[in-house]
Amino acid sequence: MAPRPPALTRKYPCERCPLRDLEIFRPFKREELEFVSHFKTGELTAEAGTTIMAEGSHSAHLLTVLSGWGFRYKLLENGNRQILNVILPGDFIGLQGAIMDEMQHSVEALSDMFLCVFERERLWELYRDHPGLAFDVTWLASREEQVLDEHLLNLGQRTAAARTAFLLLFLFSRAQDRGMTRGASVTFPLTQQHVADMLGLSLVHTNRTLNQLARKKLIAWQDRTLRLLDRDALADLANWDDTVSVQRPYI
Amino acid sequence: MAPRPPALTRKYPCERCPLRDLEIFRPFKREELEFVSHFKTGELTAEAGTTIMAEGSHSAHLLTVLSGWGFRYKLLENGNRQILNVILPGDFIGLQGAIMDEMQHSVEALSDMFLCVFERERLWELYRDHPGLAFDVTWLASREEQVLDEHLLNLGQRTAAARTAFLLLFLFSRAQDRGMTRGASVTFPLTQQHVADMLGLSLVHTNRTLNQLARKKLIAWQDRTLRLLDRDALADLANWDDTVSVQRPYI
DNA sequence: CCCTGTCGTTATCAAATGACGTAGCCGGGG
DNA sequence: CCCCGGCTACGTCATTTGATAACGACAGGG
Repeated sequence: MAPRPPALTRKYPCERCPLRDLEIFRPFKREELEFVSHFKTGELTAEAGTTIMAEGSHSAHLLTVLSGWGFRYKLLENGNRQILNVILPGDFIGLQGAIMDEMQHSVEALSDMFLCVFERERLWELYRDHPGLAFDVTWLASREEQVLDEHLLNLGQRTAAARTAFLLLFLFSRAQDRGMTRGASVTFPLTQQHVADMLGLSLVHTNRTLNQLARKKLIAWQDRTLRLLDRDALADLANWDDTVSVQRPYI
Repeated sequence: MAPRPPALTRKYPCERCPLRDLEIFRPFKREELEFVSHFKTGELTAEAGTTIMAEGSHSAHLLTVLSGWGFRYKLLENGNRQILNVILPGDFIGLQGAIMDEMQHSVEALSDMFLCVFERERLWELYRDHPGLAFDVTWLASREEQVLDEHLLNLGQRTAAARTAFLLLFLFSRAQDRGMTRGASVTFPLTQQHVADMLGLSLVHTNRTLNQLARKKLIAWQDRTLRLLDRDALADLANWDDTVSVQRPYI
């Protein structure tokens, strides 16, 4: 399992970045596009299951996801794994490593992924010459912080069923923003173990809880496909605010 | 309970900022100091128990804590409260509100606090003219993200006792970095309810767990004073890395 | 084709945690 | 001075959640 297969291509010039077509992402100004285009050093393909970044490493790169699913996680000495967040197209990976020197979490691909590679060293140029983009980087960090706040609320204060409903709604909405859903369905590369590790529940209890949601006809999840059968009931169970997603930047 | 008492003074010029004397904070360059001095619009006193920022508000200010304890939290409809993090001197408050327009959490003072006030509008000038400071802001956001990651790991994967030990070590270390401890003791303004709301445990169970730690002579907590009697045993219980704290920026 | 590993599922039992009720201490305000 | 509210403490019982084991379906590799 090579951590970085030699699939460094240059298929997508930034001007034709596949993310640009999605409404959820804000468009670049011309000079920003020029800089980002120069900031980008290549592309990277990662197979499902690959470790993209490892906790403790000094990663030399910053990455933006162009397609595919991944997740950030931390391990405990006893082998317990906490999945911190799921990573989707438009997400920026490795900022912590670039700013604080050392990654404090690992990143793994859930599906095959296609990523954009930036040189960590050049981040400083970005701050110096493009305050608008620097602001965007901070926006992304701040947004991640907000999401983590919500997950902390979820783990700390909700029951297993509400927690699960919240997570599924959260992931579905994010996928929907990126045009990865079809109606109430989405191709869902997580296993029940991933959900368990994200919610701080045991695998068995996660299974019980998911079945409970399925029996109540709130969801259906088979063959890597998740369907939200009754989004209103789920939202109600999870105290979910179905606010419209605002446009977000990406690098 | 006035949310913002009219205690807007100007006692501490940035050149004599009380935080500057602490080793944990990195010193400013001269031109940075000049800008920050100009960026700062005043000072603010908040009594213990005061709400400093409210979820949903469009706060007009950014704050840096000069002294005192506070906490960030979110409420659920059923009244459950999740405390997201404790706020100590040097912490920067309101960045989310400044960048994303609306605060997604509230902030409350645990003890009397003394804060430095910045104009939200001027944040843009900071990004435009002082990339070094912009980088520092991102550093702070990134660090908060890292802390939230650790708390998520804590809530999701550790037992009540380990969770509690971890939290106490975390808070003690942060207080220690800021010179607020004396030996193994610290004046600790949280109640057991706060600890419970931070750990996602019931008050009763938090009490049980704390007593268990006290009976094992790992901690002593009376009269608003917390003492870590056996830091090694606590660290062991909590899988705590006692890494040396690195210097951090502040604004 | 079988072997093997992953994934989802279920049953049983044990342990962790929550809910509720109660009590004592203490400090502040009338 | 007393009352009251916040905080800590503790007992009992209910509920949630975890641990373990076992099984079937399925996919991939030899």
